[in-house]
Amino acid sequence: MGRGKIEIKRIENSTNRQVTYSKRRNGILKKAREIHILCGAEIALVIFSSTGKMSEYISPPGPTTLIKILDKYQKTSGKKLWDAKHEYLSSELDRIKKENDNMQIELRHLKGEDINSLNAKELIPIEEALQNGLSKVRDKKSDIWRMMRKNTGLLEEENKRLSYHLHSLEIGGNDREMENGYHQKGRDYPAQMPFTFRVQPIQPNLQESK
Amino acid sequence: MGRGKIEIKRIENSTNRQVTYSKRRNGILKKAREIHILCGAEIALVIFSSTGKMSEYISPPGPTTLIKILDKYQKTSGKKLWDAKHEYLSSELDRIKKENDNMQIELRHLKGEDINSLNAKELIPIEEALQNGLSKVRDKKSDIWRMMRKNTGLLEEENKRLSYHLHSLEIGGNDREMENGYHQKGRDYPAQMPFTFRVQPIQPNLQESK
DNA sequence: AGCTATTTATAAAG
DNA sequence: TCTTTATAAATAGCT
Repeated sequence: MGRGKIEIKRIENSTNRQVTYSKRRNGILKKAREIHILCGAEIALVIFSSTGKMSEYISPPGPTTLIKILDKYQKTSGKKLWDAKHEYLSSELDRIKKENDNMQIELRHLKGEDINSLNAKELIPIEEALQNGLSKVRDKKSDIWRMMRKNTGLLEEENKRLSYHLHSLEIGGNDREMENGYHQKGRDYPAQMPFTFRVQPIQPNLQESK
Repeated sequence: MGRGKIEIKRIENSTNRQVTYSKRRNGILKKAREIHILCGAEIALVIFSSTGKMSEYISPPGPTTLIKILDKYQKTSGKKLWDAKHEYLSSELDRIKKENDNMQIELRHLKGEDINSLNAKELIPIEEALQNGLSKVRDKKSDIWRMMRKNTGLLEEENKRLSYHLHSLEIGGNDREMENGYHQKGRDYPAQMPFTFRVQPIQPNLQESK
């Protein structure tokens, strides 16, 4: 593609070689850009001229693209580029990714997704797990309700006692005692303790019930 | 350079894109080889098609060329490849671990484990998910059963039809048929048909039959 | 995968 | 190096 056809062999004339290098380098970079855009290919291209000048084209754009491409290169070609430390990290990454995938699948299955490819035998443990999970969650929920009801009951009882006590104070109380507040003649109910000291039964986290 | 001019933008037709990729990849690899030979350039070119297939051109030939080129790349560009690689891996590892943990928790919850720390409000979506998953799995199971029953039915019908047919052959049969080997005097069972001819109604998608 | 009409790339020259 | 231009190469659209 030029005024004359050329043989593909080293260009001996150095000036000529330089010129050709420059033109062809531009050509290749352009082609690289085009194949990336046209076909969505990932591409890493690094060229050094014989004088040591570097050119590069790496796509898709991004600071880690070259690394990703080299990673894939390694996996695909089986050639090692990085040292042992990095190998450890990448094997760890692979392992965890696999674990991740498995969990993803299990999770989907439990949610009833992607189950068309499963046969009856495979569905059974899933159904059992769901059944089991459901009953546990429901048990827990009813525990919580039971506890709440219990709490409500205690509070109501408490309220009743308090108002009874208040009522009796109103009837037979005197000023001094009211000022001191804590100890009185007459009948003594546990309810006469200030509220703060008496009540703990509300479970903030509802952690237990049995 | 083709029957028509094309705009440099993603080729939407996937077949077309593949074809173009293949042609242009060859073009680029050729150009890479040529610039290396003509101008003595060092070149590292790695391409992945959008389908993940790798092609490479690395020159000068040698097992360590790519590494040397990448070393030079680091020096020339000032971009740290090895360290960056390390950082990239670590952050990736962290990210995936986190994802892993979240899935782990979700899975446990669905299985009714570690639910003591949850309150009623948090239990509701879990119960719903379980309920939902369970009904999907059960639907699928009953689909399978329905299909299996249908199959069984078809097979039985088929058997009946075949034995009826065989029976009528027996009554009006002649020796030529006997010589062929499939039919004998005496009682004739459907099972005497070659297996291949008797059974087809099995659904290929139905992976198993229990 | 091959076949061509065209578009592109580029060798040589200025 | 940049531009020009004649020609070689690459390749888009078909089959």
